[in-house]
Amino acid sequence: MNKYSVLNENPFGRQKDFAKMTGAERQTYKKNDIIMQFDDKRSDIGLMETGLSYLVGINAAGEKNILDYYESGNIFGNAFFPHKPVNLYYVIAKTKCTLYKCTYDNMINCCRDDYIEHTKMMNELIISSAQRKQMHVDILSQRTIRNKLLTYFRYIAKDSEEQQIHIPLNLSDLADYISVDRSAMMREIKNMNKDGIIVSKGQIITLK
Amino acid sequence: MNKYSVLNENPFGRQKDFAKMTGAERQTYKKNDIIMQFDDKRSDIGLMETGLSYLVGINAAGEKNILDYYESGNIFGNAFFPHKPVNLYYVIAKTKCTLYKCTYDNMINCCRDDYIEHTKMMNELIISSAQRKQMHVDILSQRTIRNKLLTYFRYIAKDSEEQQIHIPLNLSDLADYISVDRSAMMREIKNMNKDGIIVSKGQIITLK
DNA sequence: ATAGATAAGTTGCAATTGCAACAGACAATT
DNA sequence: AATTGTCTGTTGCAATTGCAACTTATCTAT
Repeated sequence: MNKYSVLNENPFGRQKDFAKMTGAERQTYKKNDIIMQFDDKRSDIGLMETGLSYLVGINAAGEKNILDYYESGNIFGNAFFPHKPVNLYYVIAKTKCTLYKCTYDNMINCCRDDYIEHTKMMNELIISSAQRKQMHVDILSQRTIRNKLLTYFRYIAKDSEEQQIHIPLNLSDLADYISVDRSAMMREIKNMNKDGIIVSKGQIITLK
Repeated sequence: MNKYSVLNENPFGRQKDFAKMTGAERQTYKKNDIIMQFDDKRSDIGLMETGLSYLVGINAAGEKNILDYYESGNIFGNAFFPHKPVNLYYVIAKTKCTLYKCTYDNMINCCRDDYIEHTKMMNELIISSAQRKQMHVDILSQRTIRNKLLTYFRYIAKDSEEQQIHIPLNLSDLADYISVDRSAMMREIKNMNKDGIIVSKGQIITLK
């Protein structure tokens, strides 16, 4: 077991510790609010407390993609973007959201006294972001819709429990996240049910 | 400009500083050597000095994908992987490589005296990894081969210089990296030349 | 220098996937 | 309770993409 993996963790008080260490401000957004835009020069960091938000990218043709999604404990920000991104990006509230926001500088340069705890926590947070992207790349690099879905499901499934999973995204948005056409994905889910690989009803899926 | 972006940077002495701070060991690998395997419990960190290496993932069907590639200054390691990866992964030397290796613990917990420099450097390194994955996700989430290629090219192109770029991967491996069939990619490159969007010869591409 | 291996480039054909356009279910709001 | 909007689920058809099978070019090592 990789002890640095925080993908499925949400340690109690993590957001509160974050706020105390960085001076982050607690904010509330309602559904469809823009939480953060990445076309400006500022480099804020957001840490989700409750709700669900999307990182959306828009390419030159105006096509939107869900590039990442954030739930309680997930971190996001311009700092995790390459210099000179080629598309437009923003984080939007899918549901009502509460989160903590601070500047990247505050996150990195603070808390001289308890710097060990601070450093460990910051690294955990930053690495969790990299881990999420690695998972996403792993999904997207699968060549068929079926393998994209299976890879995603296996990541979501926790090993110790039964193989029934609840997908945090609705099926329309899941199709977007794995970057395939929604109707084609629905067709493939139907085929997977027919082939006995999964049993699914909406966002509830049981792996066989 | 995002001052935390290190995608295209390779600060002089970065690897040497890394080694000094972490006690990392310098290693040499020849072409096709396995540099690191992610199926074990250890959590080593690698920092490339020279050469080119690939992060390769193999799914249950035995299909291989190039999930990432590492050149001078790039960092990689198990720590950037989600817990319980669903496929097999290894880092393999595409060319002769030199790199520095240390444990993740050594990278994170060392150098109390100059911890500010250390913290800044470690964060820069970790974030560069997240940035690379963000770029990759951005590429993979494009729905057509043409848009995958254009997104990749625009990331590679440096803004201040002319729009001629040299791709570090050969075309076979590029197809793998953007997760499309090689012959289909070649066909699309031909079409893009025909349409006047690019002028290309092998790995040398000029954006129009 | 030559052979062997690796990579670039091409094309026909098949298959998956995307697109469009539906109907029906469900949720939210007045 | 009715209306509006969002989401699920389905299918025919078209188009992109993948696969297979080549040839030619380039690199590598003996």
